[in-house]
Order: sequence, then C-alpha cells, then structure tokens
Amino acid sequence: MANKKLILQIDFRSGLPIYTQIVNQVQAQIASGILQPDDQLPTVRALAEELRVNFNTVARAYRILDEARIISTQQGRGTFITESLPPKATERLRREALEALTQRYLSEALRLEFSKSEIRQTINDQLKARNEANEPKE
Amino acid sequence: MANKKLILQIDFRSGLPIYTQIVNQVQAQIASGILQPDDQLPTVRALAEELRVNFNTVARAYRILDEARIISTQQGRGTFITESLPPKATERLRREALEALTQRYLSEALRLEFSKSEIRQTINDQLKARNEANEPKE
DNA sequence: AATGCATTGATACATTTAGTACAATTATGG
DNA sequence: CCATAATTGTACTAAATGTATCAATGCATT
Repeated sequence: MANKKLILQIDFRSGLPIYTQIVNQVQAQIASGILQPDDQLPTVRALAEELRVNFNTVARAYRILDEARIISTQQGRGTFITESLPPKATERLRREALEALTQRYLSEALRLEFSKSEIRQTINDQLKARNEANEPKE
Repeated sequence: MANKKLILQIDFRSGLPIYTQIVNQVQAQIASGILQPDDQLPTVRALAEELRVNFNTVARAYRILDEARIISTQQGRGTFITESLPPKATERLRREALEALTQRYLSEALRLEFSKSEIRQTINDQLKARNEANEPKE
C-alpha cells in the first residue's frame, strides 16, 4: 500500500496557481482515501517532471501540506502521508492532542531523571522568554 | 552495567537531522546517568537497522560524539562511553538537554496554537497525576 | 509607466541513502 | 596456537531528495 502512483490533473489555464492545484488535489485524494497514511508521494522532481512544472513549484505545494501536518517532507528521504488527523479539531480532540504532546515530553524528561521542579522551572523560563521576545500576551 | 539497551526516539518530521537527534539523545542519556562509562553502544549497523536508517547516518552521529570525546569508537571492537566528564560539563549538558527538549515541546505546542495558560495547566495536571500515581517526591 | 506582489524558475546546498572497499579486532575451528 | 571467517568502524564516491535563496516573469493597481 505504500507504493501508488499519484495522478494529478493540472489546468494551466484555470488561473489557480499550480501549487494550489497540487495542494487541493492531494488533500482531496487523502480525504477520499485514495492516499493513505505512510504512502510515499512522488519526489518533488519526479512529480515536477510529470506535470511539466518546475520542481520548486511542487516543493512549495509540499511545504504547504507539510505545514498543515497533512504530509511529512523529510530531507534526503522523501515525502509521506501522515497519520490522519481528525478533520475537525473539536475541543476534546484539541485537549487530547496537547495531553499527548505533554505526556511525551514529561515521560522523556523524567526518564532523563530531571526533577519535577527543574521541569517546571525550565517551562516557566522559556515561556517567559517567549513573552518578552514576541507578543506579550496571555 | 555494561549491557543496556539504547532506546532512541527519532522524529523524522522534526526537521532536525537524524544524526543530530542521535547525538543529542546519547548526550542527554549520558548526562542523566542512564548511560555510564564503559557502556557499549549498539554497533552502527545494529542501531541503523533498529532506527530504519542508513548506517552511514549512525556512523556520522558516532563520529561527532567521538570527536567530542563523549564516546570512543574503536574499529573492530565497538563504541563505548568514555570516562565521565567533569561534573561541571555534565551539569551543563544536562541543562542543555532539558532546555532543548523543552524548547521542542513548547515550539510544537505553540505552533498548534495552544495558549500558554493551557500549556501550564496541562503540565501541572500531569505532574500532579504522576505524583499521586508514583512516589510523591520532590 | 511605475510600483508592488504573487508565481515560477535557477542555482547552490544539506541530508540521507546506497554501495563498496578496507583495516582492526574478535570469534571460530583445526 | 594458528589460520580463517565474521564483526565492527572508517573512508570514499555517487546519487537521491528536500531546502533556502534569489532572480525573472507576469499581472494588477495606481
């Protein structure tokens, strides 16, 4: 299941940027189940050649999808569909995501035998530092 | 004590090079005492297979650690943790490890648009929960 | 026409993978 | 004990892959 040909139809006259069309169609194929988690996408250069497009354009599309956590681009390795996220981030799912993230962090920190006060201290310091550097909100 | 399984968690999506992640985690585990002088690390090929990574990538990490005198790679024999660093250096490594770990955690959490108070709350809740479950220490 | 912006293209680069060969050490079998 | 094989790290080359940066292009607004 990890090998599957990605078929995209680019309309060069549509007015829509090419990278947007790539983003949309990959998203659609994931939503429809054609593309599944861990599937590997074509390399930026391979897809670019197939679409007769500059590989930077494909890279841009991949970067957008990566930032949206839809795919995972890995330098030197390739590009893969990530585990499917719930389409709607309900409040409960949001909370679960943060709890999972925090649990991984604390498990690792405690495994490395950092004390709870050290952890609290570091968290506070860094949050404070980010306050001063960026928008002091919250 | 010279036999101990090295457990590394590589995040292929983190953007950090794989060899850097290996370096950081080995350093952290030495600083925390999980890995001790004369402990043998997995062979480059064994660790590579476990991490699903090319053995050159592991070799690169080992070479960096070797150049930093943190481990000793010995052709034909294996790689071993060197004698312990001065406590000063160990403490610095420990601190850096926690700061790096925390930074990654906060960056991810903030990127997902969790508020600082949400983060603080979740950290506190989970630390409290771990207190009650295990030995309430510190 | 001029300016500014978004898109695309060109180029150099960092990382990872792959393959091969080699040297040093250790394990094995006679 | 010795010869040989297997293990282990090292070195090197080449190719694949995504990344970063800036230039060129086209288009809209002024």
